[in-house]
Amino acid sequence: MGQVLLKERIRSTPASAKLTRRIARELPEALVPQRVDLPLGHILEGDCIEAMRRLPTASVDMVFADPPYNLQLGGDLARPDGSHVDAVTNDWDKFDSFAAYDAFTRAWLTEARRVLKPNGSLWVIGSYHNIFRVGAILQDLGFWILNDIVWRKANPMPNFKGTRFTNAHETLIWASMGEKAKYTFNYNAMKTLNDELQMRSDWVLPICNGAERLKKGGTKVHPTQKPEALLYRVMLATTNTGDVVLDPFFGTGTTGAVAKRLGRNWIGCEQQADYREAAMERIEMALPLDESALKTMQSKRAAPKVAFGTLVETGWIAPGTMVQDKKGRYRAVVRADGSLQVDDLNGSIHGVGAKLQGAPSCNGWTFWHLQHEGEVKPLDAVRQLYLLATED
Amino acid sequence: MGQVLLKERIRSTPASAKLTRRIARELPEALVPQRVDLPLGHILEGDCIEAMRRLPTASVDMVFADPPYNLQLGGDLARPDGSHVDAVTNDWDKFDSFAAYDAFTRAWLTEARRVLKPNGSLWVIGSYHNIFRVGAILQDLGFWILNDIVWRKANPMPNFKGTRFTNAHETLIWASMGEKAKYTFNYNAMKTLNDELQMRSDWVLPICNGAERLKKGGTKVHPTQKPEALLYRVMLATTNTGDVVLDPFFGTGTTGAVAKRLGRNWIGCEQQADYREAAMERIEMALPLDESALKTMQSKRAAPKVAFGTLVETGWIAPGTMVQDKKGRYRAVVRADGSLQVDDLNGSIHGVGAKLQGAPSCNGWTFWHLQHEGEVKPLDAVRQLYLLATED
DNA sequence: ACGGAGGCTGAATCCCTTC
DNA sequence: TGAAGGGATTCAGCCTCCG
Repeated sequence: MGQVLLKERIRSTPASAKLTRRIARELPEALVPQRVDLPLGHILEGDCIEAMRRLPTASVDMVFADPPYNLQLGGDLARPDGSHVDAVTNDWDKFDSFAAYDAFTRAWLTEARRVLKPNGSLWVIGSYHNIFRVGAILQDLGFWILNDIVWRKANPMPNFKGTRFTNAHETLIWASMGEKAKYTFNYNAMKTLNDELQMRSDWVLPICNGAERLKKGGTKVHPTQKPEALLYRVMLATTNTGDVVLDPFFGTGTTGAVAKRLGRNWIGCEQQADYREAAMERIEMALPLDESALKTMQSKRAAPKVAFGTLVETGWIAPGTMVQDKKGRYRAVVRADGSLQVDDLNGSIHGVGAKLQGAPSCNGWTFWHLQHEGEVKPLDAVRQLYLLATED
Repeated sequence: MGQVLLKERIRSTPASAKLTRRIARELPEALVPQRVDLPLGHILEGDCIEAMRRLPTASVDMVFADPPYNLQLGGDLARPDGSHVDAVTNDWDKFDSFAAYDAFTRAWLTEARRVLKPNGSLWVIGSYHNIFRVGAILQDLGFWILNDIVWRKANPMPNFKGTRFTNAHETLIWASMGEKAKYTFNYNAMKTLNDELQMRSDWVLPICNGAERLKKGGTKVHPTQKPEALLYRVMLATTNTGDVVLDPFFGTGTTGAVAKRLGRNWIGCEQQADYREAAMERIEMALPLDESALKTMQSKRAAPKVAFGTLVETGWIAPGTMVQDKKGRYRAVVRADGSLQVDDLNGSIHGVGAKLQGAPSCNGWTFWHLQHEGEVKPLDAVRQLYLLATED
């Protein structure tokens, strides 16, 4: 039912229909296994380093790896409403030291490198806890970084205590086997996916929740399940149909599910039996690609919102500038952080506007005005100019 | 002058009087060694590692560093001992150049760490060429990463050959001196700057061009001049007015220009004379903001505290008043000493709230509510009224 | 059936001062 | 120096429930 509703909601565009047709045309070849001695469509049990050792050298086209992040979390964390945050406390994410994590990283990357074809490529995802170590080590091993990609989360968890910036992204590294190595990059597919503009190194995608999130008895099966849209883009961009994709940290099989849907072959490694079971079941259920899924991964929720503060930072409105309402009844000074000050009252353009009028809310963009060359213009006019000047 | 203002802002209470005495006792030591021998507003010539060695230990509040991005751009990289690293293409030499870059990075980060105060913080900006090495090394040196920040460029250079994703971002690392170290974060200023939403780890800002870009004879003075908006956000977020900001790779002085505007002190290091000249000229032109514009939204943690008992003592809330949580599940009576009573349970507004909910902690100010003229208002609303009425 | 209110949750290195 | 305790702190999306 979810499928039907989704389909109905999504409109067919020429671009996505074209892409769907092309993928469908190419699918049949993909089904013919290329190498009889590869465990295609299987999840290898046990430690991924040991498991990869059983695979032949230079046999896979892409490795996608979502290794433990080594989060090093402290005590419990509660939301402002008192509820408990369900943290990643699994043993598989615990390491004694940076040195131990580095040794582990070097070991699995070394095997991944051996197993990759000369023209294959590597993807790794991580956060600031681990990604710098992973990046440095893979460079040391001879991989050549092609891009670092930022997954900007449309709906990240907030910073509940107000102690840092909201950790709103994760980083992926895409690397070839060496400086001179060839690699696959489907430039036009990416351009199509991005409304005929070059695909950039920052991708806005929602986190994995709702129906896509695997659950058992109401609780999530895996604490860090990745969204399929992320893997879609990765595979569509840097593999061809029929390619072999290896995921050494298979988890609940997002890589396998997307590979199946896109006509790629897959191999997984996973230690935990419950993850393996959930993954196999899920992959069996996975449907071939339809247009709705494609549309989902095109999600462009990065509305070009501009905060008033950005205009202050970028010099479009200087701190110290006087602003007023249209009739000049109220006047306020813009401060360095984009707040407004009127006597003892201060706050955002919206909050101060509301308080002065005694209203529950106020649109500061249209309420406050600037005097400019004899004219009185709403702040919104400045925002429009800024957007025009900085549009992609 | 800052001193006087500070004094005026602080109200005299027994607690603050005690604090004032303690500060007065500690001031002489604090003032003497640190400020007078710092070359504030100067650009130190020569190699930044040598230059930093001339600065006293634990003397600056922030280091902002925009180090050379890397190797493959050419032979302008020097080893820590000053010897020159040749541009190379062979595999073994590649390792050699990564090692040289690492040694250079370790050397300047070590000096930066020595010069930073225990509660200071470090910012480094880089791209995928160097940032993974920098990040791993600063972790090894004991810095504690607080956030990685993505500067998402609103108007990046396209990838002309269509061989990779458009490289549309750069990465900044923000780190404290250690896991337990304190640091400055102006949470409310950032939240205000971002239209009342928490500031996220992905910042959308335009690249530096137009009038801001320094040019001489029609060509840009520096190849990688950073936009002032970027430094503006960095400094507003993680320093206070009067702080000392050190930039070991000063270039054409974006850090200095923004520091001057925002009322921060600055020190730069720069090898090239033409950059130094352009920077000094530029900084002289920069206009400092006046004091009213410099004010930013204060955190509530720094606000004057009001004990609940004070509201009872002063008659704002009468002993015997019934309070309740928002939904009326819990009810309690206010006693004459400012404690709450529910059956056998009594204690502070926070403690009773926590115990009733079985929670580890509770903010009584927002948990407990009063019925007043048909409306249900949190105790915090009364506190706000009290503060307004008793303000200087 | 539809809309709004309210609940739940997500790779998180998540307080600070005083005694 | 560790324990105690005051009190500061959240955004988007999807779900269920109810009118």
